[in-house]
Amino acid sequence: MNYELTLSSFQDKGYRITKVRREIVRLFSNYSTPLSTKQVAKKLSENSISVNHATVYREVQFLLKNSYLTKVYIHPKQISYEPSDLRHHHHLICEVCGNIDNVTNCLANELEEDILKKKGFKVERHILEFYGICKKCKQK
Amino acid sequence: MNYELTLSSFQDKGYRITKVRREIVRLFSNYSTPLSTKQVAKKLSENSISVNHATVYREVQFLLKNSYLTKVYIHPKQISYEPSDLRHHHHLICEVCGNIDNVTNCLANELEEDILKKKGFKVERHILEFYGICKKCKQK
DNA sequence: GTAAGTGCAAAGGTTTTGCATGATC
DNA sequence: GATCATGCAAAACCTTTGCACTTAC
Repeated sequence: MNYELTLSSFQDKGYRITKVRREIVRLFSNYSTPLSTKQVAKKLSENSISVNHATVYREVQFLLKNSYLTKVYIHPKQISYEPSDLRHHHHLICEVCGNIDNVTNCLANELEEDILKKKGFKVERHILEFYGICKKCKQK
Repeated sequence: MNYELTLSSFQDKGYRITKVRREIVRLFSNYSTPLSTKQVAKKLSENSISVNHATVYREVQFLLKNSYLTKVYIHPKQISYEPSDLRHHHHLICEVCGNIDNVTNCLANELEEDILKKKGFKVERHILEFYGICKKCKQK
């Protein structure tokens, strides 16, 4: 029920707790994999909550602005989102079954220091995603 | 004129050398930064070569299928392409001026071995892109 | 009652496709 | 002349916005 805290913090800022907002925050708080707006709408409808696509879009924008969500670029032409407070991590995307797993190791930091020294480019964020075949699919 | 070799290889496979194909291959062979189909069309029109957008799209699909181009995900909602035969590298994308530079160091390999051992996930490719502020913009 | 939130419909933008025409070999 | 390639138009798909209605506070 931790997501209720999130909702309260929005309320403190003058925003409202609506059914749609609660359900979307709850959905992401039970994070298992990044979701697109389309997937969010689908998941909600599976729980008999019908939400307009534009509403999901606006809610996600709201959650981005309030730093609750972060954008993830996994699929071309489709933006996904996941909770911001997750530990820095990257994704293992299986190109056979589409399943997404996480990796928490990241070696990019040392590379970023190197880039600053050599090129004077200050890295502020990076995208690192791995595509391949997961264990299950490999065994088939 | 090395791109003529590429064109010949297509010809050997039964495809044709047309003005559009030649110009697009030439454009990418003078690679400096990844290009979207829209950018390709624009660059060509600047050289007084008017090409329909659908044609550029189909040509890029053709070049992808023939392994001459590779997809690059740099901007959300817009796919870019670059020659496949470039040495493995990643991009430094300046979020102020939009300029794109390359980095050839990549530490992902050891991470990938680790992932295989620990998770049984076989990584086949990865995306690694850095976003930040370039030297020039930082000095302003 | 006021302002935030929602649904509906439609606009915007990029990617794709169908079909008839044109060009290469 | 056979078939690959192109242009045009339009479909498809996701993202985004305008507007009127609804709901939370």
